[in-house]
Amino acid sequence: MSVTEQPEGGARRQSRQRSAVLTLLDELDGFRSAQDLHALLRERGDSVGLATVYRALQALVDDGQLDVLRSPDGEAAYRRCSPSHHHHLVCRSCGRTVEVADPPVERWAARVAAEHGFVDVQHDVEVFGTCAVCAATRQG
Amino acid sequence: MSVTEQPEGGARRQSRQRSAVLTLLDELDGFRSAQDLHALLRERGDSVGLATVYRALQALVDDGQLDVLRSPDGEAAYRRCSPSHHHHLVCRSCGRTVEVADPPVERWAARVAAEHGFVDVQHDVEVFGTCAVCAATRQG
DNA sequence: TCGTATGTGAGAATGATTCCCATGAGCACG
DNA sequence: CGTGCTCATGGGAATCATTCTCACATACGA
Repeated sequence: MSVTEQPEGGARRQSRQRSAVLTLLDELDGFRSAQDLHALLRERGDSVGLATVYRALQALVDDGQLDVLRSPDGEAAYRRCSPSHHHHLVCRSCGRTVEVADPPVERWAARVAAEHGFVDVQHDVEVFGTCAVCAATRQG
Repeated sequence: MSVTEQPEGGARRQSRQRSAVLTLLDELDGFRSAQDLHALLRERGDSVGLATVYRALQALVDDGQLDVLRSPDGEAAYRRCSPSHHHHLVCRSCGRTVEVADPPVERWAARVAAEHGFVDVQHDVEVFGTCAVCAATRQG
């Protein structure tokens, strides 16, 4: 269980590597694994160490600038996201993602939690599927 | 948890190890990692190989007899559960879990997926919070 | 410009999970 | 009740993502 701490006061120092990671994420669409991002950075010439990529990603997540998603096989995937609360619709074939927000789900989560006496509630909702494009491609 | 299909037809062979895993899970309450379960089996004398524990767990998950939950640090945790589709309300303090089922969420997931042209949809929903007992304790 | 705390990188370490493969044991059949 | 064909087992190696280590580089305030 992760208690989200906020080191705050953290005078986060700026660096070429860190902005490279953020820039790359700005240009990409779906969720990408740390390994993927590292490879992409290498390809484009922004050589960055793997450990640094992991560190940068964690820092960005702590700062609330990224969403993390754990794929069924346990790999973590990251994505630049809008700051408001939302969930994801992820294509399991091409990785394309759509942000979806829907008050009813929020209410549902709050309600079931309340019914069982739970407080200080958070929820994780991810919907996986095959997007129209991939479904069509696969057909033929 | 996620909605998965049940391949069925599986002429699953019965074995001491497999029933030991299932029996153990029947006696336990919360979610346990494969490593934990393996250690527990060793302690009680039901010696079972680690690889076998993993295989048994996967088989049981495929058969819909277990729920899998991935903790934030990537470790998978398993739990005996009712066979019908449902989600979990997990106490982030004591780990107590409550199974919750609610058709509206299922419909919501199906609807948003359909709206975006996604097919072959699954969803993961976990609600985390602090249960009444832990909340009361913490007050002190 | 300087000092120093912080970030970086390469590779080693960690830890969960899976693979390999020779051996063991269900189960259908006679 | 034996026989055989498979699938299951186990243990150790292999894999893979992630984290750690530590010497070195560098951002940034004074």
